Amino acid sequence: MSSSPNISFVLHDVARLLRKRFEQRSRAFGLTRAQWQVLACLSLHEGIHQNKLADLIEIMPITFARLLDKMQARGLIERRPDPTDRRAWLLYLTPKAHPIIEVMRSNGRKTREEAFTGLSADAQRQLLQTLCLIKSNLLEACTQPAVDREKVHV
Amino acid sequence: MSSSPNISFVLHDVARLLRKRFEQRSRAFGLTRAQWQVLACLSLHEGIHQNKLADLIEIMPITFARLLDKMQARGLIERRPDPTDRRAWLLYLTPKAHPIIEVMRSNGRKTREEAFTGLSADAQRQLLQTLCLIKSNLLEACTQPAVDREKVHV
DNA sequence: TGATGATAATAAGCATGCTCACGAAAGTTT
DNA sequence: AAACTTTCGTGAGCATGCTTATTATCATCA
Repeated sequence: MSSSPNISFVLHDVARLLRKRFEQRSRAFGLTRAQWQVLACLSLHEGIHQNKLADLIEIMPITFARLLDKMQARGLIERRPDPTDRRAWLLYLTPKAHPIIEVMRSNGRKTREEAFTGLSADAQRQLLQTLCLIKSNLLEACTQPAVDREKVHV
Repeated sequence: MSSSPNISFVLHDVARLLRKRFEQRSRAFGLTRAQWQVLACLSLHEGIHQNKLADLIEIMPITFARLLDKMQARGLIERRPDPTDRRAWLLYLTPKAHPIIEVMRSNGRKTREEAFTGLSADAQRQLLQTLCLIKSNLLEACTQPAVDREKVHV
């Protein structure tokens, strides 16, 4: 471990530091990484169902519901009832959100520039591709019971 | 974004899913990823100062203090006073921790195997190297004020 | 020595993840 | 239509991260 750090721990550290640095930049606007992700994704899918957007972002519906509560309280998003399903909400950006999205996009770009200094465009493409593979492996794995494979005979 | 997902978001997702999957496996032992990291690191540095270990793991001292509170309550670690500095603690594993470390090491290995399916050894080495570079970029960046570089003249 | 500043640990408070549980509404089957 | 199942949203409660602030102790310097 001292000779070669564990790749999972490093990955976790990088994610944490990316978040921390992004939020250092964005503190003036009071927007967090998670909220920015919602705005970015919603701006591409206005009018989407709440549960569909939670699916897209791949977080638990309850986690998402609380995120939305805060963003709604800050006047960034709007929940409108779905006329065809009284359980569901449709999500919209407010006019107030649009200029903030521009600033956040720029903050994200700057943070990535800092993080990826010294990485060639090719290395970045490679990294993205690798991460996407790992993510799909994990999404698959997480749906399966976590038991020793040796003990299971499927 | 739809054509090419943002690399920071994917990285964040992978970290989250790694944690989730590891904790699915470890739930029976009630140990979390963060606690496992502490045990793993402490097993290489028994008798270390609390603040030095927080430095090694690179989390805020207060975050670490609360982690240790829980682990101490569960009888996994021990805080002994530093005879030369009445403010400080020295950290030790309890006998109870040692067998758990073995199980957790195995859980980590299994989780990594699931996550890295389809990745060549070379691609894994490459990934680790890239992540380490990004991490050091971010550690450096986080110590600097987060302002627009255009506005600064150093 | 006595004041000043740095450091170790912790407190308070917030955000974001999770699991588990629940009520209301919708869909399906009998 | 009635009963069962599924789905949507959320409540409660916990863990881990952060920032900011506080207390106790140590170290340094006048």
